[in-house]
Amino acid sequence: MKALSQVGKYGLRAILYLVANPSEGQYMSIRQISDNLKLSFHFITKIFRELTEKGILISYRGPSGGIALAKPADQIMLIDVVKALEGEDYFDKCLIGLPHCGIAKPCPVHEFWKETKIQLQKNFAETSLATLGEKIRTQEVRLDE
Amino acid sequence: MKALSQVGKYGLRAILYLVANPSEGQYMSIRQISDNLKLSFHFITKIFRELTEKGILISYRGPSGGIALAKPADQIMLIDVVKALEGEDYFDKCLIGLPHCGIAKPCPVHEFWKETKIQLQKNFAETSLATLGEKIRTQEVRLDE
DNA sequence: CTTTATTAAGATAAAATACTCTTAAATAGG
DNA sequence: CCTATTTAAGAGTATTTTATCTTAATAAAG
Repeated sequence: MKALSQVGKYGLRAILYLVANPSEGQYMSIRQISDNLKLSFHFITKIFRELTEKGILISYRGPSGGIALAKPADQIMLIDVVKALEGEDYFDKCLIGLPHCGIAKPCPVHEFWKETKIQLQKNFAETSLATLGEKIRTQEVRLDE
Repeated sequence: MKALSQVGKYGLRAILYLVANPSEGQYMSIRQISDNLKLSFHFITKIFRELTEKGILISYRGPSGGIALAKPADQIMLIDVVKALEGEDYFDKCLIGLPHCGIAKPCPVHEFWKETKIQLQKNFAETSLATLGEKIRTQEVRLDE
């Protein structure tokens, strides 16, 4: 089950690297992130540009420039990042692609899928980047390999 | 959240049309399915060929030929069809694409994703095509629009 | 003012996915 | 045997996604 595009996967990994390695009032360079995670610098740059446009990140050009979170990490929920990367309608899609699938005209797998989406959405909405950053820092979870 | 490719979406819809319109010992033509669901005949034909190779369907060429389920509908679980369409490793993927993500080296969203996958997998494993066909026939759920 | 480090922007290329078309093979029925 | 109907097979095309490359803009520091 592939629930995220490459943009979503790389974008999430990159932003999680950022929150896991906070640098007090400074910007982190995209090069550092892409090198450490072994992801394409240009691809990550493009993804971050979108996240900057959407107000998740702020960026600064020039020496010692880079990107940073637009808000404190405890005020950005995982769901905000996922929706910014994959689209605001991320949790609104019918599994088998029926455009009018919903309570009035449910598709044959509507209930299963709804249950699944609600569960994931809840988890994402309750989890902040700060929480995930802390988990990575304490090595409870990993971001490489 | 797009969990199925077009092949998966169309394939599922097509096979659900088949189980919802059973025709006692006869084959159903692919043309009837593609016309009714307004899907590409050639595309569905290709998808069905794969499902035939994988033992989900049987096919018969010539006049009054078509396709049929290889087993009674109550002996084919939704999960069998989904895995045939999307790959046997459908439920084994890390959300953010880390190749070694697992119990030993969990990624930051491993637990959420695992929970989500298990729930959907359970629902799919417990649901037979017969059950879904019956739901469609009684118009409890819909397959068009 | 010049150099260097950095992101922004967009063009381009490559790869994967989605879809279409053509021809072949099988089989029923006249 | 001939024709019509149907799936099989695979080539071909289109679209989308993924990734790369080039140039511009910004800003720090000497």
